[in-house]
Amino acid sequence: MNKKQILLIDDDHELAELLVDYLSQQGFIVQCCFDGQSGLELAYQNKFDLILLDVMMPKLNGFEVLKALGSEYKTPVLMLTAKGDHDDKVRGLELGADDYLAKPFHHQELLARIQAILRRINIVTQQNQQTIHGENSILTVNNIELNHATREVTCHKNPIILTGTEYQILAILMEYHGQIVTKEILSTEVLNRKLAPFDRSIDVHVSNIRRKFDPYCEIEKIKTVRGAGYLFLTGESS
Amino acid sequence: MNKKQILLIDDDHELAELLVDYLSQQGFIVQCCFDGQSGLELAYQNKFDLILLDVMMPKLNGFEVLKALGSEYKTPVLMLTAKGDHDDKVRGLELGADDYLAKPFHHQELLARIQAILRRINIVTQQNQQTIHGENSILTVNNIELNHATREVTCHKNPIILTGTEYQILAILMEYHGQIVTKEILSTEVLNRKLAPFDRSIDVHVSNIRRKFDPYCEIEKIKTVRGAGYLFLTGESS
DNA sequence: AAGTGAATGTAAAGATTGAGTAAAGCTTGC
DNA sequence: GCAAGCTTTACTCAATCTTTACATTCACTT
Repeated sequence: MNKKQILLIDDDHELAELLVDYLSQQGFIVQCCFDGQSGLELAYQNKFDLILLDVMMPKLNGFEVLKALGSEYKTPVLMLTAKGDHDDKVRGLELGADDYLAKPFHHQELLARIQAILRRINIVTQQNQQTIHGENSILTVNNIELNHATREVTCHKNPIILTGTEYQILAILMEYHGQIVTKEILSTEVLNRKLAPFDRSIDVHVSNIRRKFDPYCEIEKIKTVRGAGYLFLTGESS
Repeated sequence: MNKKQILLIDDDHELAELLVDYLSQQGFIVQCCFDGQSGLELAYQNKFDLILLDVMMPKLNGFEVLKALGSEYKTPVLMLTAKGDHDDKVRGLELGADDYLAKPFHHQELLARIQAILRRINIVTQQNQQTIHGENSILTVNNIELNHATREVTCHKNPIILTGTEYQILAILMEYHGQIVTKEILSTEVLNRKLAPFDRSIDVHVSNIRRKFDPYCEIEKIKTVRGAGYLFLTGESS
């Protein structure tokens, strides 16, 4: 899978630099600009997968950018703002933002939100494709094959028996192969609860998945990214 | 394909207006009303393909509307709510809602959910039409033969006597052979009601079907996929 | 290098849940 | 009323999920 491209629009040069570093390191391609006017121009290029948009900016502020992009604009937008103002949040969402994060935020939180949005969008487009192309129930990545219709799993053609939870976790990791998926997302999506401080369930499930695959593959398919989450390897020499 | 009709029940006029605009633009016919009482009346007209139902409302709130519609009511319902309350979600789903979305939500997300629900029911109804209008009234999968014209069933040529409900369940499983069929679908299609939390009818029917086939086949034809549903095996060496 | 603390791996115990099924209860058509 | 069939109840068991406990690894610090 290709790297996702992010457009960062924020007049705070210092923060921007930090974010570019961090997100690049997390596998994104980041382009940034420092005011709404040029942000808008870049946004119209339609080449980004996600836009991080600061509210307080010279020339055009974040809301104005959002409004200018209009409701037809497809690329998801995550608003950043200095205030934790609830009204601002509602206003942003009504104008078509996909999520909202108040400064100062933790970079992991940002990462989680970005992934949540990309994930959501992915689902939407997949659904559309499914609608158009009919049944597309088989997902294959790196010699592992999932059949959603039967919930069967094979590794190098060998059948593997997974539990429901294991299957769901693997499915998400494979859907986002090449991207880090946080435990928060796995917990919310699969276990239907927020990740609590000492909740080790996800770790245990991942451990069990790995053990079941172990006899059939030489190299690990699921990589741990300490402090960030898990990552299903694409299998190509990156 | 005809435009789908959506009934929106929400007392927030501003939001309602936005949604009507957006959904109309997306090709739906949207009718809206602003309280539970009138919503209920409109819902009884049975002309809608989907109902969007707000929880917090004057006169009758969303839960009360759901309860009033009852588990026999067929039109799918998507609940909207101000709170992201998990308990609310569970409660709504238990009362027969088909999905749940917390405000504020992004319009794309709403669209995705709506399409997901419509697609789900579409698959089912298409399948039924096949059953009814299908040219060849004999369906054979994995040595089990159904004759839709006479409703006779044989297993390895041995006649089996099934009740009406058993026959319908088996017919659906066989039509979908090689695919998991959820209990929700079986319940809606065969028993004409939404699956309630402790409803074991489907399980019992499946158990009875299996018992009747048991003397005539070595291996199970109907596989249980825990937490997901039942699966009629194709019979080929997978 | 060695030490430290936090994050992760994982076996095993404990708790929970889903499903199978016998049997009782209920409905419906005759 | 009765028989056939559907639903509910109740109990069981096994699958599976969570928690616990300890081992290990990793990123830093000293």
